[in-house]
Amino acid sequence: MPQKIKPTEAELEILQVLWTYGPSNVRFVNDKLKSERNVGYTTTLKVMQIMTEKGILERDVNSRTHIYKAVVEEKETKNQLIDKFISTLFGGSTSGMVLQALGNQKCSTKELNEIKKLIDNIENPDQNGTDK
Amino acid sequence: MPQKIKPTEAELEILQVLWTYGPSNVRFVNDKLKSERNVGYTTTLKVMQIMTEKGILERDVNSRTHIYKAVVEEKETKNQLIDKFISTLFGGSTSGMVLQALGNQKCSTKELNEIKKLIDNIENPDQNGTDK
DNA sequence: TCCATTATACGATTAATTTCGTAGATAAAG
DNA sequence: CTTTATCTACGAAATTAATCGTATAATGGA
Repeated sequence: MPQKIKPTEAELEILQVLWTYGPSNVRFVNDKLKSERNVGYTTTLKVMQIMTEKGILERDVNSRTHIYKAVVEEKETKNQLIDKFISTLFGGSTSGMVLQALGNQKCSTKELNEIKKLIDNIENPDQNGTDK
Repeated sequence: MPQKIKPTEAELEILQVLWTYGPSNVRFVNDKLKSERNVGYTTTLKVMQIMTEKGILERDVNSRTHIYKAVVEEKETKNQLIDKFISTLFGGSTSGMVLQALGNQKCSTKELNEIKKLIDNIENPDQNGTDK
């Protein structure tokens, strides 16, 4: 675990954009955010500047329009957030959380099968069930 | 969905205690919190008072020592928090989140089997594996 | 009864987050 | 060359969270 990451709500939104679309400038990120909710340009700018100070983002300053990219890894960050979520709400029991999430029934049969397949792979790692 | 609940960190900790042990006074809750981290009595009191104002808790004022209880349901609240979590971090894909959580492999075989069983029950609801 | 203990009430402080206005620099358009 | 648009920088207000000190009231022993 390189770092301990605790992005705020606004920061997470920005990370999502950068993870999805790759390195971007403020205008682009702000446009994406605005498709979800109303937020001013300088607001997004400010948050991204703060994230850069914190080391969550890096930016390329060579052109007038700075290009920002996420320093933190998507998968790792989400894992960290999941872990925290599970430990706060489910006493650290992953299965407890999964049971409750699935009990909410928003998964298609196809998704459920994916999950079952993954479980089988975890249980029999040797059986080269690496996909398919 | 009766309410839109968005407890803070501190509030969530208190809810956990009340969900686990039932209606309690401030002293009891504070003692439980203190087993996890350092927090002053009046801090806990204050938060619980605020939660009462917000309608998250109710209190019985008849005795000098007020008894607080959670108004919000544990299961419902956690479902709401999971939903938000999934929509924020996984674009609303429950299976996406579950796959990542399980990929983190902290589940015992027994837990994994529980999950599989649940999935089977969801897929074949008629086959009376259902009692809760 | 009187004192130590234990409650609640309430205000104030600190810190973090979110928000945006304004200024000044640079580029682009005409 | 102006004018207009678009950037970044900077500061500061508004909000929310979390923390705790102090005041005051009730309780229960010695």
